Amino acid sequence: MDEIAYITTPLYYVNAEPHIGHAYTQIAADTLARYCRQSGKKVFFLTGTDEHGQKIQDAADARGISPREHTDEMVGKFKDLWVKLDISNDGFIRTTDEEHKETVRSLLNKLYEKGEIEKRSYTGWYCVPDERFWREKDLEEGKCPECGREVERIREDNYFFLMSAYQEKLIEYINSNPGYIKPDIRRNEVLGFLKNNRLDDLCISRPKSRLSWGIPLPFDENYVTYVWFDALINYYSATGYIAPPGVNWWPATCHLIGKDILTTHSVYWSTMLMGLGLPLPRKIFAHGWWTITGEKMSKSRGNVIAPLDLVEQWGVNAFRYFLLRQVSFGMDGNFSEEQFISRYETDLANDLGNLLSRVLSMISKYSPSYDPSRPDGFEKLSEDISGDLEELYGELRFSSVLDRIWEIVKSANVYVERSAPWNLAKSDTERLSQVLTSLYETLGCVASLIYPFMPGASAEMNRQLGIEEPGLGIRRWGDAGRFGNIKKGDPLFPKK
RNA sequence: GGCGGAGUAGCUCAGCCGGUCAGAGCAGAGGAAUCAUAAUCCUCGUGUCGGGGGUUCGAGUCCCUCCUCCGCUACCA
Repeated sequence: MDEIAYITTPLYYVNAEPHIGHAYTQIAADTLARYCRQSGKKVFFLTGTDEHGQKIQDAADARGISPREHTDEMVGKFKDLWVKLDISNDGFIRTTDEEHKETVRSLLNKLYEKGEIEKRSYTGWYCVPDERFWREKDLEEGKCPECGREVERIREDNYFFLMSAYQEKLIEYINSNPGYIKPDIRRNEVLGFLKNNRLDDLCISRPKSRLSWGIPLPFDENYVTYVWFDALINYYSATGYIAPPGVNWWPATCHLIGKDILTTHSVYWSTMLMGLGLPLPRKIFAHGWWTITGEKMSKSRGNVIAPLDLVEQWGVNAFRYFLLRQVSFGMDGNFSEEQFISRYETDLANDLGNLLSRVLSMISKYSPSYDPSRPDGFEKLSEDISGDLEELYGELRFSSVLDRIWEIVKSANVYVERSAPWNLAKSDTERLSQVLTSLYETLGCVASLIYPFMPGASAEMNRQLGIEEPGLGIRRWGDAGRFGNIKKGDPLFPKK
């Protein structure tokens, strides 16, 4: 087991409001980070914002404010949302950070000096009003596909990262590291792409005259870096000034990304690191997208899910639970209110919430003794899964983890029926104590098991169980329990 | 076009290297219990595991082919 875990999310581009896709990546990364902390690793969990580029400059211009003012405002929105989603990131990087910019410039210099970057002239179809190049095949009847106006054939000098040189090396790397790109379907996509196409060199600059909102190239101040180059480097630069010192955080343990930016990470970023002579991250995991009631989420359809609406209605715990339980992580998922409600009522309110409620109520009603000295064999259920969890979390199989946890919850409900404490209360107080202690201990354990997914619900369970110092780790039988502190509260997941 | 996925009970889906794999949850029907958020527990599925062919003692599970749906095909965050 690695002693450290460096987990990243993509840097979100701050030209639009955060939506469910952003929230999804965050929650998955957060759950992984919390589990890693729980299992005793040193964790650095990083997220942040990508703030350079044409669209930001345009957005700021349109509002008549500076890019900096614009991004400051947007960054606030993202940070607020992360707080509301219980995201426990250890750092927040902005590509406009001075330290980041310095790292980018120094790495660019290094590549330039190594001969990995070359100036070339690029000829292409340029749409003057939109200020951007189009590829020949993207043109629609010879005109700009975005605005339909005439494009011009113009020549522009730019700097290129000589990515093509790494094609074979990258194929070989991916082949010999089966865990590098996950899930396998994404790995296949990348390999298929690399094997069937010739990798080109990567244009990494824009003339300042055309785009000023960027990091100037250290070897040619007339240019700024093109966004991806700048943004990707965040993963590395953060280890130098945001991460806790005294630990070698690079290479990252896991880059969590959406499938839309798979190529950028698996091809551009990997080859950039090869060019720099830096180790590649251990894993790049690309998750799927959410559709809404079967349709792709889009503004024009008016079906964009605003995370905060759901959080306000159902609570952040249920929201986090649903996203990670509903689909196997990596695949696309469908979001429908019906399914959300079904998960909420069945899994959360009926199975888990009611279990807590009935057990605490029986303990206060029947006044058994707390007696962990005679486990009922039931404790094994919770102990047996810890090995599985390590493996399942390692593969980011969040829904399977929850399945395993709910096996315990469900069997606890069965155990209640089988042992019928309401009868034992009249006939066999020793057995009653044994049964209710088992259930109590199981709940304590479940509280710790759900912590990575639902930190708030976990804390509330512990509060009601009267476990005052639950500790970070996964709870063991008889760790800190006793009935005296129990404070039965409102339903954990109230039905609506 | 090329490459790669998916097609399993009404719904959502698990099924790794071929032999209790024909499953789970939800929905539906009946019953038990009463501690609990009318929450729980038990019982009930005649599904050609998309069609066809093949390999094998034996195939959702491997090979071929066909049908349907989907993804990727970069240098636009």
